[in-house]
Parts: sequence; C-alpha cells; structure tokens
Amino acid sequence: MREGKLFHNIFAIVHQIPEGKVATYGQIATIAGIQNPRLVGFALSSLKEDTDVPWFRVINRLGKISFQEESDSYKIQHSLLSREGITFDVKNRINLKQYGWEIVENE
DNA sequence: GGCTTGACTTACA
DNA sequence: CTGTAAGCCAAGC
Repeated sequence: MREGKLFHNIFAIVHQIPEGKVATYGQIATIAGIQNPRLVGFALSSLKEDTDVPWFRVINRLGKISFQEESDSYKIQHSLLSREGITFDVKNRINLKQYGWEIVENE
C-alpha cells in the first residue's frame, strides 16, 4: 500500500462506524493520526459508488452533511442515514450526543 | 518542483 | 448566533 497507506487507514476506520451511528471528519482524522480533517473528505471523495465503506456515516462537526442541500449527494446521504434510524432536527442537523460514534482508537 | 483546491476544524471578531 | 482567517496534507495541473 504505497500511495494510500493513509487513505486505507481512513477507510478502515470509517468501516468501523457501527450502523445507526455517525462520526465527524475531525474524529476520523484524529484516530487516523493526521492533523488535517480535509484529507478524510478528500479520501472519501475518491471512493467509488459501489464501495463497502460507509462514507455516508461521516459528517462535519456541526452534525450536518457536508454537501449542499440541493445536491444529489446530499439527498442520497440523507436518505441512507434516515434509513438507519438517524433523525435530523429542523436545521437538518444530527444530534451527535445521541448518534455520535464512540472513539475506538485501537482494538 | 511550486501553486491551487478541497465531502474540515479551530480560533477570534 | 454568523462571518472571516489560518492551518493542515494529498492530488492535479
């Protein structure tokens, strides 16, 4: 894994997010040992549509989906999260206290 | 090799 | 609460 040791690590972490839970980019970045949460989003953006990585369980620190609400990606992510029982408030935010994933640094 | 661009976050006004 | 600025690392040009 020459080019994507980091990306692979990120994917592995995202893959550990349990169903019905969500994690933030910063959280993933911290666990992955990097200081730039943008790389998490950047890594996820390189995923294919048929990936097994639950990319939709990753949201920003405000508890919101990091796509524009009019975009198709937003609708898809919103749909997938709702399907897992995750609810959004009137401002389309997810309650991280309720749905936030517990940190699991090592297994 | 240098500059720009992100599915971000934190700090400060 | 909202808006702006800086920092961060990899890709693409």
